[in-house]
Amino acid sequence: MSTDSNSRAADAVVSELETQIMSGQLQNSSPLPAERELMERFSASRTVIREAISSLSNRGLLESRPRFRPIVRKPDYLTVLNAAGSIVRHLVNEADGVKNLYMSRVFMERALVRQAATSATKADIMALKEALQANKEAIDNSEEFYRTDVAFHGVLYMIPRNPIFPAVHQGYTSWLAPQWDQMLRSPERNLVNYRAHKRILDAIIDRDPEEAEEALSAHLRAAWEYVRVTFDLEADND
Amino acid sequence: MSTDSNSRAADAVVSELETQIMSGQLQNSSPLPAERELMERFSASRTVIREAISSLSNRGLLESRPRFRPIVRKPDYLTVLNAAGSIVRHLVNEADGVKNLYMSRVFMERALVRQAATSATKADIMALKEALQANKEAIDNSEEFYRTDVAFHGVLYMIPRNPIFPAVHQGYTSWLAPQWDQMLRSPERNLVNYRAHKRILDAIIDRDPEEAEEALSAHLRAAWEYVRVTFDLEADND
DNA sequence: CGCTTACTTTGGTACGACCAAATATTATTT
DNA sequence: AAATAATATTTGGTCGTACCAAAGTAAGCG
Repeated sequence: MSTDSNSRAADAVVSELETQIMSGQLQNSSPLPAERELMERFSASRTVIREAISSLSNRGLLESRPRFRPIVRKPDYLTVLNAAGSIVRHLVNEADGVKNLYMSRVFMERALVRQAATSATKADIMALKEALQANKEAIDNSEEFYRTDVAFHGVLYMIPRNPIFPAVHQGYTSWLAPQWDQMLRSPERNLVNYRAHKRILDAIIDRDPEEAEEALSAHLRAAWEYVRVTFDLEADND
Repeated sequence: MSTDSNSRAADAVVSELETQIMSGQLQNSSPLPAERELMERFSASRTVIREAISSLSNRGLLESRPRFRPIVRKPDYLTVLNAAGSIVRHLVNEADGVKNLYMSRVFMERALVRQAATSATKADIMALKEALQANKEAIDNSEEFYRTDVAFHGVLYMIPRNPIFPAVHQGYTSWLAPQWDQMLRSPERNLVNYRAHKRILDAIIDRDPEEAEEALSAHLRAAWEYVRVTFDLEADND
């Protein structure tokens, strides 16, 4: 590879591999060719190849465990959120980090339930009902309740049928999980949350956006209050 | 650095540097120490140091131009979106990529104007008025109009006072820019858009969320129709 | 004091070597 | 013949050295 002053040799390799991954020429889930072979193919030194691999890996186009062949990963919206995750995890530890993230989630979900109330299909509502039912049945099992709780909210993100949304949900879930995990859980809490979910669903079924938004709002606000107390944060004045 | 089977030596360097950046020990905007010095400090080979730098750079904690010392960048929400950008740019080129991204923006902004209508402060409304005014004055200058257009929408993202939102706006702007740039612009179009903006602001001033959302919705839907025709996409059936 | 010039530092790339873990191959056992 | 163990080979991770060209710095000059 030539020494081109203001670009690295690795860049060329990166963009070539990038293209091949996106075009499917390098099949998703299949291992990348050996470094020493890529050397020949690109007539570049191992240094350069390895740098390229590192770059692709950091951006989520390759999934590499030490000592294993990197696996080709054709990126989707989840990959994006994933790549962002490493930084977000830092940011939530900064002042107001959790709060900002959580409040953006509230904002998002308020819009989601409103949307659901006006345009959920029968199938959507069925999915919500099922999620709620599973939620109900897990009231005595906090571990399981958490899962079904997440799943219930997850259905809301699926209603607009935009693949970006479920990815965002996944983002919220994994980024806020560290906080959530430290929260004490109990069947009593679960019951409260279940009822909140039910109220939301009822409003959606009634095609009442205002009530749905209010229900969601109250639900998440209460949950936040819970977080706030647990972590002894200053009161929020929004 | 020891050879630890299932972790790379670079990882240790990365997380150490990461900590130092987040803690401010490595000052933001200042250059990273020379690679050869880091070698000593971490008693690692240059290979490892460079790999660490590459990793941090890819994730936005360092900003490195070839042949220059990497600059320390304490990440913020913009950094996150930026890191995600490289992948998003690929995704928008996939089937429905632009549409999904754009529709999520519409969704977002519908919620934003609604929020604005119910809780914008006097200062917020003032800011919107100023943005609208600038918008108006730029009707004959498509270049400038575009800027003020973005700025007007940008004010909406600032109203919730959550630093995540402006970052998202920045994301939408830069990711959708490639499409936007190819759009033909004209004073006539600009006038239409200005009026749409005015209608939105009026609704916000009137504290009418429904009307605000509808106005925004109509505005962006019309813009989408414009994009659709330009790029000859199939009609959307949402 | 500003500007050109020579010197030093530093990032980018290439090679070659070695290790240990992963993988493929062959031999051995049941 | 299938399962298993021993062996050979490949491959990723790390190190060290070397060289170049551009960036940064100091010296010298007008």
